[in-house]
Amino acid sequence: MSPQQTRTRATAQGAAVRDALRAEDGFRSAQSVYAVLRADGQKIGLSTVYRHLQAFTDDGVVDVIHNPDGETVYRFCGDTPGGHHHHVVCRSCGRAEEVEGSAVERWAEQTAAKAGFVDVDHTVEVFGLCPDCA
Amino acid sequence: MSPQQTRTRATAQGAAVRDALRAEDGFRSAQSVYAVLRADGQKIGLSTVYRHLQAFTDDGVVDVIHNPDGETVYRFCGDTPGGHHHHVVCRSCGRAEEVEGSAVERWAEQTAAKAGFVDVDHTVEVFGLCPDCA
DNA sequence: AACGGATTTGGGAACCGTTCTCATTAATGG
DNA sequence: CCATTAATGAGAACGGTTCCCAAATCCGTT
Repeated sequence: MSPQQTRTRATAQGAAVRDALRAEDGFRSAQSVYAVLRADGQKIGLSTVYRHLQAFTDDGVVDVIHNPDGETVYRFCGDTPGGHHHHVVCRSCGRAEEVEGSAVERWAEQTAAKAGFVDVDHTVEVFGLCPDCA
Repeated sequence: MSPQQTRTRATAQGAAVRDALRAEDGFRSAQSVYAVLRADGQKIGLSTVYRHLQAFTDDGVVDVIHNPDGETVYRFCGDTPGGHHHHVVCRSCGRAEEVEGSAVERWAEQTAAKAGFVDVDHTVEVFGLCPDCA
């Protein structure tokens, strides 16, 4: 199979974005990643952060979801490359844990098929308060 | 508990917004509702549309989701008041059908509990192409 | 019917996150 | 070391949503 090509080649900024995201175990907004990098003394532009975030998303290295407030948030998920999965996300600190969801996958498939829908995709995210934030 | 009170009293504009939404069987954006009303000759402001959409949402008469593009879209769901449910949404025309999801509810509950999360909420939406759009 | 207080309305400004533009800078390889 | 190409980042542009506030409307009371 033709491997999905990275849109940007490995650069210092790209690595910085990836590392910043990898350092967190939760979903972060682009702005927040940018803020962290700048606070860290890194020289990087907001556009670049968005660019790499997009590229990583295209590569499947980063997961994207929209939290209940509609914000776009990203998370490093390179550990389970390609593997489709879902999360339990803390709505307070953003921390997230991957969860197994094959049952949900099947349910989504069947449900959509029953309604006659094709080319199906789905969004399944569970939000709550993690033990620490509760 | 104190019942969630409607934020606005029944007004002509409120009714117009509700009717516009009820007339559609899919999720629509605030802007789109506004456009339809204006095209219909109605005198109404964008702010007012947003206001009523919010009020209806608070009252549970309208469902809100963020589609994969991050847009906020609303749907009239007064038919199943209070009843928590999910949808199969056409990503092309916005048409949506309610689906039964008690299995998913249980899965979400259990999954969150297993991770030690509390005050759990979840997002489950299935997107695809409806028979007509396929 | 007329008045007065409270509520709703809506136009426009403000806001915020994201995307776009493009001149500058850095990397590549010949 | 030069030339070509890709990446960068500052700021402008954009689109959706919220905020602000003066004008309009509604409602209970005389």
